[in-house]
Amino acid sequence: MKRKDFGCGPGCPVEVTLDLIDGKWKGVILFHLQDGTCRFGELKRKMPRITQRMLTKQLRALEEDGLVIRKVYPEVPPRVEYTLSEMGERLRPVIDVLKAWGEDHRARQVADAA
Amino acid sequence: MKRKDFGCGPGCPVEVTLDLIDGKWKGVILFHLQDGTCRFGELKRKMPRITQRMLTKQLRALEEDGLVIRKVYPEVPPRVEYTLSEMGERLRPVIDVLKAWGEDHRARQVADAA
DNA sequence: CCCAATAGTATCCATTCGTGTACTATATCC
DNA sequence: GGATATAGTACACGAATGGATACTATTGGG
Repeated sequence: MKRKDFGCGPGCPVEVTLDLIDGKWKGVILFHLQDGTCRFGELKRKMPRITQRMLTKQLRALEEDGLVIRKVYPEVPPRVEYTLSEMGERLRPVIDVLKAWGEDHRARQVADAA
Repeated sequence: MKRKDFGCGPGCPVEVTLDLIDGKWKGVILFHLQDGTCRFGELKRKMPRITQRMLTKQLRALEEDGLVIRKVYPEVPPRVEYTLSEMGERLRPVIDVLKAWGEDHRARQVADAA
């Protein structure tokens, strides 16, 4: 929740949504959580290039914004699970269309380079 | 075009798309350009809270990324028009779903506050 | 002359973002 | 003891972002 006021003009809702999912790795994290609950280490393995630091940071931010639920089990070694909240679940069509567009875009770039 | 490499895992296309539209005001700008070609001043009036500086900056970035076409007319006073490129046009479903989600989200927040 | 219209540019600055590096805590096993 | 598993935290730093402020350039009108 970074950017505050847009004067709530007609395009405002676009930025409201972007404001929640904007941030490196957030989109990918949400994408992976769509497949179901994940533990920290699972997520990390799904995204080989992400640092522990960034994964923690973005997960906490997503939790803070209400998109993700973080469940801590009183276990050792630590066991923490991350799940899409109801609000996060409602982002499914958003993530899907972003993914589709990105794939299409990439395919076109490859075709243009040839 | 800020964030570079995601190792191109399965969620990568989501971030590719976000990378192009991320940035304060970009979403709103793209939304307004969906209605058709706009001049600088027109856009500025549609978004009362944006500074000239930010409008210029984001328009230039969108142009740089190929989402927007900037057409300069050899006139005085200056006349510059901004139009969605073909690539930008293909973002329509993305902007639409972001808007829909943001509106839904806002409505829920209002309901929750009551 | 000044003001208006248009679409900027130049410079600067505070804040945020993404990341690197090192360290933490617990229990268990060799 | 050291190593492993898990999921972090603490501190620091450079780059990027968003914005403020002032100025620019042209033509035309009062």
